[in-house]
Amino acid sequence: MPKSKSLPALRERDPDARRERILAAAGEVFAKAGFERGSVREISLKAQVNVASINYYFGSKAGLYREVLLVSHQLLLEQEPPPQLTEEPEQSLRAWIHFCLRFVLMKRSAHPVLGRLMAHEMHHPTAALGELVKMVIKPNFANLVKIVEALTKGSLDKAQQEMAAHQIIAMCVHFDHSREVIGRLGFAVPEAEAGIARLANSVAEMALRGLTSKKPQTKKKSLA
Amino acid sequence: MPKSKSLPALRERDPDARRERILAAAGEVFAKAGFERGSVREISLKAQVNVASINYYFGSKAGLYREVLLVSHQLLLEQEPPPQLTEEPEQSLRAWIHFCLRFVLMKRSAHPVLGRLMAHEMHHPTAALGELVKMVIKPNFANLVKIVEALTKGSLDKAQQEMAAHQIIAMCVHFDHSREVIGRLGFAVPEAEAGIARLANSVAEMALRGLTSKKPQTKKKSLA
DNA sequence: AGCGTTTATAAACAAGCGTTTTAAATTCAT
DNA sequence: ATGAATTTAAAACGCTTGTTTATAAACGCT
Repeated sequence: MPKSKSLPALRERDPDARRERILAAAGEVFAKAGFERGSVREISLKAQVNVASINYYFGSKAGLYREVLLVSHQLLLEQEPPPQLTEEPEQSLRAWIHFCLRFVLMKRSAHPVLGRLMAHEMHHPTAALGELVKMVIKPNFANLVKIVEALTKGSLDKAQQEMAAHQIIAMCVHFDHSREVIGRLGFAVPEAEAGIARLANSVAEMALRGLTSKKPQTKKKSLA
Repeated sequence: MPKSKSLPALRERDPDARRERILAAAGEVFAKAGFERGSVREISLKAQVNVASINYYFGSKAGLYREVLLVSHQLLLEQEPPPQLTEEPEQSLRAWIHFCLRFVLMKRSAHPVLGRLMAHEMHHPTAALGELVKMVIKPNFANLVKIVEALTKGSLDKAQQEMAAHQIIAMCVHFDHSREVIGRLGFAVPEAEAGIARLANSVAEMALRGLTSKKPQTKKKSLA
């Protein structure tokens, strides 16, 4: 299928460019509002494209969403490979937390809103969640669990390690998920490198101390 | 305004009962779907009431939502007063975390779904968020900060204390907010007392160690 | 040129939403 | 009992949603 980009048609009629425009616009809209709240009409308006084009190119709104969600994650994970467990578990954990916070908080130039896509998906799952979990979430979670395992070898069993991993993830995603409330409580959620690094440091401190310091004492809990 | 409950009308016509039925149904629907996604028609169906009754009694969908959100929180906070800082800061923190997790996770008989209401409000704020923050969130956050302050006096400044408080809240609300994904990663989010207490213990352990153990060393971070 | 396919658009469709209207019941006060 | 006020209910309104249909324009090809 030969392209005729060389001679510019009077009326714009480059399918690839239109497809890209739709994807970009959908990325913004879905990131802002999630799948259900994001409307195809707003997307078509932003992409300067007729509404019907969306169904023409992507079959349905759900098809477009799936494409946006998955390819954008693939792209980012290729550009910024997630940190693995190295010989220095402490540094690995710091790197993992920093990576996660960057992923979730940072306003990227390439894809300014990727974290929000996943946030919506986590809070309001769609049919695409399964693929996202398998492709992105599960592997990264497994990496984190390996790091935690290396840091707590012996002192925590598998279930406790996973629970701790969830707690660490909690401290990362919370600042995105509850951004509005956190802001109203007087805390400015960082969006740039410096602030994110500072937050990552604080989270890593708590995680490292919480994981590695000796168990204070296994005293009986006195329920109030 | 005299009530005529003594003689039961052939057709049910007790305004108070209807109002209560609407409130209960709205609680379920809004907790499940949030404000926007919850429809007045579903509520009217569940309450066995005409759609117009909702506007008759509450003015609008937003008015009904505000009523549901605020009075249900008031009721719960009267029944279960939130923990304050006592002479034993460690126990106070444990109690606070346990309270927060119960609030967020537990399926109550009185109001089975209260935590979900706030979760939706945090993730997708409505006009009622302001009141909720002022009434419920801000005071409880202030309590937590006081506890953290007592535990870290001297070693952390005010801003660091607040950041730590947010991290502790994160570990509590995450298990509700990201319930679906956490489930798919193989972790069963507890809904009953025993499991919640166990989770609260784990969170408290990490928080306490993270807050109170000495700073390991303020080494320069080596960014990957 | 002309034919067939691909692509683009406008318009219509069916369904759902919150709300309002209209009108019929029921209750209350006189 | 009769008239006014309150409460219920059905229907319609106006709007937005995702999708489909019908039509027209632009292209590749012979």
